[in-house]
Amino acid sequence: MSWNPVYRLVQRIPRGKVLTYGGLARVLRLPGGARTAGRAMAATPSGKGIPWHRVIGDHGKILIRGPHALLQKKLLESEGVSVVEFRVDLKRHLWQPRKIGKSKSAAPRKRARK
DNA sequence: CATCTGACGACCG
DNA sequence: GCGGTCGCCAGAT
Repeated sequence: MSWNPVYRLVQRIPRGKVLTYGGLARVLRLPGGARTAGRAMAATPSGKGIPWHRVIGDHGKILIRGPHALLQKKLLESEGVSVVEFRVDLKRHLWQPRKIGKSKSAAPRKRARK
C-alpha cells in the first residue's frame, strides 16, 4: 500500500531516538491521523531494515501487544533509550523531523493546522 | 456488500 | 495518572 513514505521516515529516525505514531502522521499528513500510522507500522515488512521499534505511542508508551512489546523494549534499550515499564522518556529521546523543527518544547505539539 | 478489528489519540470523569 | 468512549481508515472475514 502506500505506506512507503511512512517506512522512509521511520528509517530516518536516528539511533537512540524515537518517534510517535501521531508525530509520524502529522509530518506525513496521513489521513486518519495516528491510526493510519499505526496501520502502516503493523504492515511493516520484516527484514527490510526498518527500525519499527523506534515508533511508539504518544506519551512514549509502547502500545504493542504480545511478545513484540518486550522485543521493542529490548531493542530500544540496546540503543541507549531509557525505557521504564514500557515507557520511553520522550523529553529525552523524541526525534523531531526538521519539518516541524520547533526550538521550544520537546514534547509533541498538537496544534498544527493551517 | 456488511461487519469487525486494530502498532492511536483526544476527551472526559 | 488510569480507564472508558468515540472518531478514523484500511484490510480481513
